[in-house]
Amino acid sequence: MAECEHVHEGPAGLTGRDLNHALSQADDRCARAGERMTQPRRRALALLLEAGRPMKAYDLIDIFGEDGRAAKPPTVYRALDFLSRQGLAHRIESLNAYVACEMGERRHAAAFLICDCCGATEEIEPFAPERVQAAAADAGYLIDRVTIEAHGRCPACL
Amino acid sequence: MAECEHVHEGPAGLTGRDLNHALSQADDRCARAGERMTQPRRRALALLLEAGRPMKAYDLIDIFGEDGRAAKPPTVYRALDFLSRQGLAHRIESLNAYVACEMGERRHAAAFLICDCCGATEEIEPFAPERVQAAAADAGYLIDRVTIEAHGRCPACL
DNA sequence: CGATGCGTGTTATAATGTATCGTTGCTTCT
DNA sequence: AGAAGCAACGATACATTATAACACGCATCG
Ligand SMILES: [Zn+2]
Ligand SMILES: [Zn+2]
Ligand SMILES: [Zn+2]
Ligand SMILES: [Zn+2]
Repeated sequence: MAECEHVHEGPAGLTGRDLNHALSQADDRCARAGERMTQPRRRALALLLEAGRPMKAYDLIDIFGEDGRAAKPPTVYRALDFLSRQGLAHRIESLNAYVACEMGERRHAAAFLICDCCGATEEIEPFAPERVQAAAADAGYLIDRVTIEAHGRCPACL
Repeated sequence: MAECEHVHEGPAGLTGRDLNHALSQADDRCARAGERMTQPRRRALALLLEAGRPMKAYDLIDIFGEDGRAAKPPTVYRALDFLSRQGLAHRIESLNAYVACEMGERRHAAAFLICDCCGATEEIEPFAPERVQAAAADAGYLIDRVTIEAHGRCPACL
């Protein structure tokens, strides 16, 4: 997002039927987990799914209202925290951004490939989780959450 | 740093002779790299080495002046950026904090074990770098920087 | 000597994230 | 139905984290 000025139209996010389907699945998943998919939570997830790429909290805040009005920060931060807890979205620490989970069912650890040129990201399976545990065990640590974020260039940015 | 309220005296950082030695090594390393170890850069590194644990930028800002006066934010952020570029310190994204590099010579990729109870961190060798490259290659990405931060409990915090 | 590059100091401001409090709307119990 | 308990919400204010912009000093190089 800094170095080259290629502009690639990203793969874009979900729209129409696909979007509604994904939201319905999220509804189901919350219901099964005994959690409440409220209006602001659903709206935040919809925005992330539509975007199809990492979004900053304040980008969401600016476009949150269906009527074009901005939301108050706590509204969006609370929704994003909820979505992260449920595994419906992930926070990308190195970008201060959030992205809808692309890996379907179940809460899970995630890892990301991130293009520093165009901002595209790809969620991948965390590699070598057993090696993490081994390294932690060597040092006597008990690990419950691992952040893995690999920065570079996507295929389109060479 | 949130859940349990144990207070463990951390392993603490460097002092006296050890501190001066580490700073001299950093001086040498910059000289060899053709970079300038200026006063604010050296001061920032000294504070990180003394602390021996991750420090927030504004914690450094508050104690930056030898005379007890605070520094201006850009002074410290620039110094931290420099130290990160040289591999003399690392930024920990999930904490918004910085820590002196514990792995001696050469710029290198890093990984961290982080105790969410007491704030202790341990720099470890990044695990499975070949698997990162493989995963990236599968997706067509070319990676140049990987963030790995494992959160949990240190031995002292159970 | 300019001219260029790099680092600094300073001011101001931008971007990101939380604390708190009163209200609302369920669910559960009586 | 009514009351109590709880989770989420909306709003205000505030805290924390980070950068932009510009003037200056001081080296290096033609
Ligand atoms: Zn996911
Ligand atoms: Zn790209
Ligand atoms: Zn290191
Ligand atoms: Zn600990």
